[in-house]
Amino acid sequence: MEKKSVPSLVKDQQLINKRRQQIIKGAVRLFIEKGFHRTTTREIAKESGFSIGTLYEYIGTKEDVLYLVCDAIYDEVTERLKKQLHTTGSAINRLEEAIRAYFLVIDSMQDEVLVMYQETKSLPKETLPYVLKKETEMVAMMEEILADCKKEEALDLTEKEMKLITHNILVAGQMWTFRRWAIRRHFTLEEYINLQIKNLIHN
Amino acid sequence: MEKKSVPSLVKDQQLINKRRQQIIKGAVRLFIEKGFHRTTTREIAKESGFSIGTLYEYIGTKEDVLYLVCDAIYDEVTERLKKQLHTTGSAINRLEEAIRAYFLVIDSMQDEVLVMYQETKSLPKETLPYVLKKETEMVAMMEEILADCKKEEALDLTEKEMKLITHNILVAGQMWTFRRWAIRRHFTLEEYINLQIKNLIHN
Amino acid sequence: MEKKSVPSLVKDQQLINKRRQQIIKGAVRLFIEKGFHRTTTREIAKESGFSIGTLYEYIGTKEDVLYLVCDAIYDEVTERLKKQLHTTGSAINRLEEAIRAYFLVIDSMQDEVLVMYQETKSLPKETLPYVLKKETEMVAMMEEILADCKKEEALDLTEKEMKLITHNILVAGQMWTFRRWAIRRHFTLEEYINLQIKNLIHN
Amino acid sequence: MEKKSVPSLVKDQQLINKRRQQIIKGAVRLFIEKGFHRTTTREIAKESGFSIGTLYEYIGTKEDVLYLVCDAIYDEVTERLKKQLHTTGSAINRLEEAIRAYFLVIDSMQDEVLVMYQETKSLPKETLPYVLKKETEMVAMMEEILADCKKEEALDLTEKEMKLITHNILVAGQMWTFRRWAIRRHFTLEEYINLQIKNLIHN
DNA sequence: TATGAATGAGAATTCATTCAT
DNA sequence: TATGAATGAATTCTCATTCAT
Repeated sequence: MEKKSVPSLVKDQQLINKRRQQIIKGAVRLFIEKGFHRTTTREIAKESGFSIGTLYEYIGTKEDVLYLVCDAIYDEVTERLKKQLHTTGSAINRLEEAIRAYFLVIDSMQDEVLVMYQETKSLPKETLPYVLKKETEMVAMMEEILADCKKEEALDLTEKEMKLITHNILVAGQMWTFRRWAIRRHFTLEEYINLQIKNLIHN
Repeated sequence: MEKKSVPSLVKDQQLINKRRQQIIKGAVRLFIEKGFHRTTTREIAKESGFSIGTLYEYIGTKEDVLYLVCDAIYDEVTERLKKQLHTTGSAINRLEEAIRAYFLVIDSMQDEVLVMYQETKSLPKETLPYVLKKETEMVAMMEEILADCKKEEALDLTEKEMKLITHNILVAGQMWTFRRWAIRRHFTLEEYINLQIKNLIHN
Repeated sequence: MEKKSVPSLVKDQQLINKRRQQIIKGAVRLFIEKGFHRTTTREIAKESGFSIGTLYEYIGTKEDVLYLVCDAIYDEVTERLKKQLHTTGSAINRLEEAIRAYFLVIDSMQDEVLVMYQETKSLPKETLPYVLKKETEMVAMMEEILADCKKEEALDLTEKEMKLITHNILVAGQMWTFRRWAIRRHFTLEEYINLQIKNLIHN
Repeated sequence: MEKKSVPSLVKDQQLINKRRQQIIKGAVRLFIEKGFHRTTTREIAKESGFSIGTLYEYIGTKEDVLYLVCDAIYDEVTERLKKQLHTTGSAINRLEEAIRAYFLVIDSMQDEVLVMYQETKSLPKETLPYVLKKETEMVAMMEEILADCKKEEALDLTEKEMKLITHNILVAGQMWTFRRWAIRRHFTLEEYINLQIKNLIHN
């Protein structure tokens, strides 16, 4: 049970997937522009390229759209990140590259990531765990590499420190989106990445 | 131009202040519980202890309530923090105590702080600058102490590093609220504070 | 029972008169600008120079204000007209002068007259007769002069024709206000008066 | 640019027309009874035979209803009048018949016409010109026949006199509605028509 | 499956009126 | 008498959701 199942009146699973891709794409654009609450289902349907009736063939409630969106963004971030992860080299190098890759992915999807973080609180209660689980998976991914660093004695950290640094890494990535109004006045992405890496692990 | 003025039909400024305190108190409770968009003006009025008509004697729009709330929370955080700041002792000690004080304040107002960060995006466009300005002031407060550390040669940081660390400090505080679902499984507040201080500046 | 009595909580009749003059003056300005329905009692109070509470010391309902206004305007029109009426000379000359005087009075109070005619329908049911009575009095005034013309054999009219012409005269005056958007493109007041007199009685 | 377009969420133009007819019919009845301002949108919806939500599928604002109503009434008056206009015979005969026809149409639609004249001032600013234009067209229709009378030397009038008489004719028609409280005590419709015709043009 | 018209509960806001001071 | 804060019914308008075609 990886995903929460969103109800659909349609049988053809392929069609469902296709339509939901359309929905997600349309909705993300709108949520970025005006937020979840200020976006109407009519707008979502229109932006997705079909009628309001059709929209409701593929979702049960408006909140389902939000879940689909958050879920999809998480998937994409994780997916892209995984593709960038090195599997060879020293752990410390792999960590650095992982952080860099993560920040780059975040930057390339900044609007989406921002939406995801800002609207998480509006998710239907039952779906929240599914989304948090994805976060937890990302935490685990990073933590694993950190653990390798420890094993290779590149870093000397307690378990707790490892946990904390992992969260700090993830938050540092998110910061790049939700504090951009302040941060980008002072740093380019490259500068930001390099300085954060230095601060996070090289000290 | 410290504050955005919120329109009121009532003349007695003392009464305005008193009623707005009631509004803020009631609204915060509701926003914590269900968020800004899911809270109705009628609920705010009721929770504040008066009728819907009276509510609108003290605000112009529902969004004004959000501004009042965010503004008040920022004020209180800053206010409380200022009271805790030491003015004597080595800069590095003052920094550490400032961070600790900041985290403690955040913790004692976690729900309020969470609301503030989550709903900022719903603020009326014209008021956003007023709220961001407060953030900027907090950044400045921290930065000043960091600058002292540099002057006293307790920390060897470039300007950019100082900027970044300042933001990291503030975000680390906020993290304690918006990632509590993950963090508190692993750390007590004390542990969290100590580890973050260590990571942020002692390395 | 010349006037409908409007309820007041105040005893001093002199004060009542004074305050009501203020109310009428303020309200007329507002009704001209935005109409009765779009004017609030608060605005009326403010424009009259006192508080909403005080306003309600001198009227019972918002509609009372409309009655006071319509009544006052009628009074003024009649009053001014009466002052201009000649009592000597041939009836036909007196008629012509009466019409001229009437049109001039209307022109000098065009906004007020327009308000009166446009808002009459919003008058409280019980007061409508009082206002219509004033109209009827004006009709009577004109009719009397017309009757004199007949007696002096300057005009050869049946009773019905006399009635009709009287109404036509009054309406021709009102027309100058409610059709000004069309009429004033083509006529100056003088032209209008002269042509209407010619059409109304010299044929 | 014959008509101001009123926004609708519905696509089927036929349906829009049908529903708007329902709206107009329902609204006219209510406006006659209680005026525009005292009629609520819910009442309009109910009287039209559908829900408040459906009403707003076919209009944007309450004021749009007023525009639809005024526009429709004007259309019907003009339409009916045109059907009655003779195209043969002497100009003076055609004029007389036009006036008669106009008065008869007005009489048969007296409530509607009254509403139209009384509520015109509440029309949204942008739509006023559209409605006045219709008035102007009616003026033009009458003026043309009067011009024919002049050409045929049945009437000896200056340009200005023609203009004025045209307006007098139209106003005499409206009078029949807005002064009915006074006029009908004295005249039957037939009497009124005949006397006005005599006064307006046979002198 | 797709469509889009219909629905109506619910939301924000207004404003005439009251009443304690 | 004068004030103005308090009230809450009433109003316009929105929008998620349904359902007949």
